[in-house]
Amino acid sequence: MLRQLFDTLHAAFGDQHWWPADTDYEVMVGAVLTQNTAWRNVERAIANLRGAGLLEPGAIMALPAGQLAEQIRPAGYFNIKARRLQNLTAVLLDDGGVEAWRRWDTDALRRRLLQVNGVGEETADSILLYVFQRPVFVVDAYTRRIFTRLGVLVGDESYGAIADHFHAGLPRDSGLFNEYHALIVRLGNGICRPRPRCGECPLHGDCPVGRASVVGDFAKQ
DNA sequence: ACCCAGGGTCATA
DNA sequence: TATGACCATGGG
Repeated sequence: MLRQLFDTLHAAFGDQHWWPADTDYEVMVGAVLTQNTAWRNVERAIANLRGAGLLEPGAIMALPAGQLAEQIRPAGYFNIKARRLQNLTAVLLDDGGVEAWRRWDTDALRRRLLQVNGVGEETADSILLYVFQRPVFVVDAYTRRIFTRLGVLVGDESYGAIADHFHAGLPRDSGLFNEYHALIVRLGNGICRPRPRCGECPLHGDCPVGRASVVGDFAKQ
């Protein structure tokens, strides 16, 4: 089932080439900025940072939080996210940078990331998968919503329970997890609203379209 | 004028 | 442990 949906999505949408960023540090910055935020707005914030020469750890730490907040304003929650970026970057530099983290084992690094105020499970796992190529499945709101509407999940499972479901049902392959999460986001970006209006969403539980074909039908469009 | 977005923290019970 | 409030911009 999990593999079959992946194959359908991949055949329809192709490689997503995630994470969309030029450097490892830019992935981390994007992972924080995209928290509950449309990627379009994150792109603007990152463009500001790039223009100001702020896409590297030292520069982020050297800037007062208030000025950093102004640069990332388009991404929303800018005061909180400015602090979160500095919290994460401070720990990164304290541990010796990306190349030092690359040598950490996955569980230790995950715990370390979760110690950072502003880094929760999804943000930590996004960094583990897309910076360090660790085989952890990233669970986001789309994942929960789509698989609940497909009848695979009930909807109230914990983050870890959902992640474990994917870990158990798929080969533990970081390349597969990378592509799968990207495809889920691609699918979710199209259709899967929290409160779809009747008939609007092919994955909605009340949709007259049969469940077995909904994903395939949608993926063809 | 709503609803929504690639979450997370904190106060409260 | 489990809810709810809060954070905030920009597009549909």
